[in-house]
Amino acid sequence: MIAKLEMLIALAQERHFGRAAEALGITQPTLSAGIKQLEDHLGVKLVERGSRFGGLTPEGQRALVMARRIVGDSRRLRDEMRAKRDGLTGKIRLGVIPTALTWASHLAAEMTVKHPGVSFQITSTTSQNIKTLLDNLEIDAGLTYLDNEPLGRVSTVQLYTEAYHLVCHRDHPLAGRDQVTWGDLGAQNLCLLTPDMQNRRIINRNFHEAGVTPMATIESNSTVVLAATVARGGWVTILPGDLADFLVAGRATVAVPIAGAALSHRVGLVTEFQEPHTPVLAALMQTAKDIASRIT
Amino acid sequence: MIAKLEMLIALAQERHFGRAAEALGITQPTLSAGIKQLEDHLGVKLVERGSRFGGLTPEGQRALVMARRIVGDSRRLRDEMRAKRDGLTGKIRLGVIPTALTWASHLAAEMTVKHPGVSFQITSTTSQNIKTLLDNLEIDAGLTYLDNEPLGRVSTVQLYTEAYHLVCHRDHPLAGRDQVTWGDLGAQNLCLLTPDMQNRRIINRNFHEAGVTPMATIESNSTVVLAATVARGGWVTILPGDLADFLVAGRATVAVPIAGAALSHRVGLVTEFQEPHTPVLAALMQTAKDIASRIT
DNA sequence: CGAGCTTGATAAGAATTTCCTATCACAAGC
DNA sequence: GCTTGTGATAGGAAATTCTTATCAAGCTCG
Repeated sequence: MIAKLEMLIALAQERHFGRAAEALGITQPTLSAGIKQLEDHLGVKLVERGSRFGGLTPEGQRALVMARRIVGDSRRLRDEMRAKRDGLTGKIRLGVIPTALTWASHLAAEMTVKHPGVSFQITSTTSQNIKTLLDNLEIDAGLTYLDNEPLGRVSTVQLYTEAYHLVCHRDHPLAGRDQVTWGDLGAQNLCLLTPDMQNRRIINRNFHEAGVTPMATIESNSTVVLAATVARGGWVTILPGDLADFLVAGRATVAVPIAGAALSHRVGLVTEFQEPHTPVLAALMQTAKDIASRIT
Repeated sequence: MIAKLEMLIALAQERHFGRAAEALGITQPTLSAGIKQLEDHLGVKLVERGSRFGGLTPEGQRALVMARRIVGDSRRLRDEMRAKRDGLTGKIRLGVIPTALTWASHLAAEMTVKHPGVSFQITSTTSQNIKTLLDNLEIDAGLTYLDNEPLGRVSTVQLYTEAYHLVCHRDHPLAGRDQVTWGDLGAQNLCLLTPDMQNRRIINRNFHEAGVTPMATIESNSTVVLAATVARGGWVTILPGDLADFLVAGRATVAVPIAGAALSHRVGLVTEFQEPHTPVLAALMQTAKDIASRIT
């Protein structure tokens, strides 16, 4: 029966029978039959269909919530038993916002040193998507913003607070400054993350508070594009301090702190709320706490 | 897979492969195979066996806790869906301590009047057993003592507090008194519940506090035996007020309040803690709250 | 010790369920 | 009106589940 619940979850996620089936590695008729069996078993219609997927019924919505819980618990059961047998092993799937990628690397490295059996799969994605992926059990934990956007029932461990830096070519007029203000950047030719990224929305808000309308002429969802563009010259970008340092190193670029970023943008580890956590996740959260306490 | 988890729960409950299989309505080889499959799936040994059931391994203990949760959730899912379709219907299985049976009747009657689709199965049992039955999902709710003995993770609704009365034949020397003390009862020929009942333990504690050693010459786990014995004359018993009134009515017996029962013995409805409750259980708890607020 | 029980594992075959391929039916778009 | 996209249906192969029958190991008690 758990398999049927997984089908419901996949279908709700993909909103398409064929794609949901593919995601599960089964064929579309199997998924159709599975959903129908689930409906028969529960005695209610879960999915609205009229020659195509028409969304979940109210009962389906509610069933989805409970299905996620049941499937999540049964996966946790398996993971926890495996951990008891093998010690801490297994792959942790981590969803990470682009500006926290260096921290993800840091966290993963420290974790694998401490627990050699653990491996990581780190996916760069948006903060909004992290919530979806957590809900659908497609990642085990996320590294994302803890404020601004609601996260639902989760456990969190704060890691650090983003401190923004201007990153520009070393020949740029602002390159020699000790620090710059948001106002200073209004006139610059900017290269920023796309607006679906929360980082970009935070930057926009900072500009707005400074009464400045920025012009972003190159946008990307990858910080590599930002760094490469800045290194080439003609554009400047804005990145959190440590990521700026990392991307600047060995290039003709410099990072200058930006003064007065009053808005909060705490970043930390996020996992689905549960009591107790699986051993691997508990260890991951402990490692994150260790790192956090070390840097403060 | 959920079926396998149910097997584990039944096996832990019965501590015997054959009986557990019978309880589930399957054969013993099926259960043996099911447990083995579960062990293979989880990759750990769950049950200690050497030609007979040897208890759960530590992993098995832990798996049992999670299995209960998963199975409970999946049952709740089905119940809740059925409730959405049929309104509030279905059988509520209620475990009740003997001295609260009249209240169980009261609660059930009021509930079925309000929700005609709901039916009840009321089992008289001990307060300790109620906890076990709740854990094993064999009852949906209990009516039992809220204090004294730990109940674990449950939701509770207090209904009333037991006020003890002496019940004796109308010719008995104490029959004419306005009230009696625990000390007065030390010399009486008592007929009480068996010591596995928490009610009896509460009564014992009251006697102990009064510095009296009672002599219970007839013991039973049924209040009907107590009432019948008292009606015949020669014995007296001790019962909560409303139950005393009920059993006294129409007989040659009277009930006399006992003064100074300082120990707490709150009685109320108990269900496994969960958020949110199923519609039927939520309605049951609401009905209990209504009754409780009406009598205070 | 050894016969008789109890208890759980194992074997083999029947019954059921699951899952795939192929195809159909319906609606939307062009 | 044809094409495309989408989900349901049919039929049959494969996998699984479940049952009966039997076995092996360990108690119990004379």
